[in-house]
Amino acid sequence: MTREKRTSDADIVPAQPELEEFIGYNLKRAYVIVQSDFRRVLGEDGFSPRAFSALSLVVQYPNITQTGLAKMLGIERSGLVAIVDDLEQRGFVRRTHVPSDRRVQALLPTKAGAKAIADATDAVRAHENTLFASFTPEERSTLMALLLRVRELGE
Amino acid sequence: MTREKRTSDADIVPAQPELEEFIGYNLKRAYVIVQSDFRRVLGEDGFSPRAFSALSLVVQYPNITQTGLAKMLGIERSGLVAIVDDLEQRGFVRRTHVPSDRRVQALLPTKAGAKAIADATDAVRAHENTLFASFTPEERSTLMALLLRVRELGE
DNA sequence: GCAAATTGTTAATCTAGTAAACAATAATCA
DNA sequence: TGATTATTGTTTACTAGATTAACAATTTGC
Repeated sequence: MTREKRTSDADIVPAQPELEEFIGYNLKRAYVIVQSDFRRVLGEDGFSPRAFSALSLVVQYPNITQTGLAKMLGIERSGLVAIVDDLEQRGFVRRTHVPSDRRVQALLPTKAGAKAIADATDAVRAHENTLFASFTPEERSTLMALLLRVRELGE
Repeated sequence: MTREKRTSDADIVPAQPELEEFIGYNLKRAYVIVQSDFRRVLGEDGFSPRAFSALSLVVQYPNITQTGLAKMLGIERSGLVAIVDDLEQRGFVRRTHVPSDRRVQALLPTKAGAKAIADATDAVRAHENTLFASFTPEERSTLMALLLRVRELGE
């Protein structure tokens, strides 16, 4: 962050930049950067991060229920409805009734959905490889490991 | 994530859980956990993360302009107006005209604002110390350093 | 002095998410 | 069995956080 113009003599670098020392603040700023690059690369009627995550899990766990998917994504199941609606309208997933329990809607990827997520996954991998080009493999895996540790704090 | 009930035989652990391998996804999940703990601790008419960040910077950089603050926070200056409105209504900051440029509104913390952010900063520090109690000091500083590296990718 | 840029602001809009209620269905258990 | 309780997907209403485009007032750069 460069200092372009000093508006007054009170504009002085503080002894301890407290805000910058908080993990939460830096997590948010880091997340915004990665997410905006994701959108830039996948943008233009591509997948939003949450649609990508949802479809990815449906392909990985065919016949997952909406409640199960919501739990995996860490969101409310009411919030998942719109996501699945969108994926279904785009022909990427199908809601199917399961005979053993007529309440649930099991989710199945279509051929088109499997293809779309495979392509998008390649694109996301490329986006992360490019974005994190200045990171060594060790730095990346250290970051991943620490983020997983943070995620465990929420269980 | 425990597996409670298997709804069908197709519900099998996949060979490669692709979604989990993306930094962006794990960043987001980690951010949600830290942020929700922040709100839990600061909650009840306390500071939202963004109000906390804004006031913290106003105290650190008195006489900062709204445009300058928006840049530091990485948001649009139109979005900052509501944040500053709220802080001003709560008596934590004052907008002051600067004679040398009658367009700008320099921001100054009030006594109450300085006190409120000092108390809140203590609370946030306690929240992070408690939440990250299972992290060693080295792990915390490694995480911070890597998050700063990620932030640099956005410049 | 005039054109271009900057500042704070409003208004409209968007995304992502929550909470509460509901009907249909399933599970529990006396 | 039958009554109660719980679960599933869904709708509705709402909130937070953010963006873009426009605008008047003002300053800056020729």
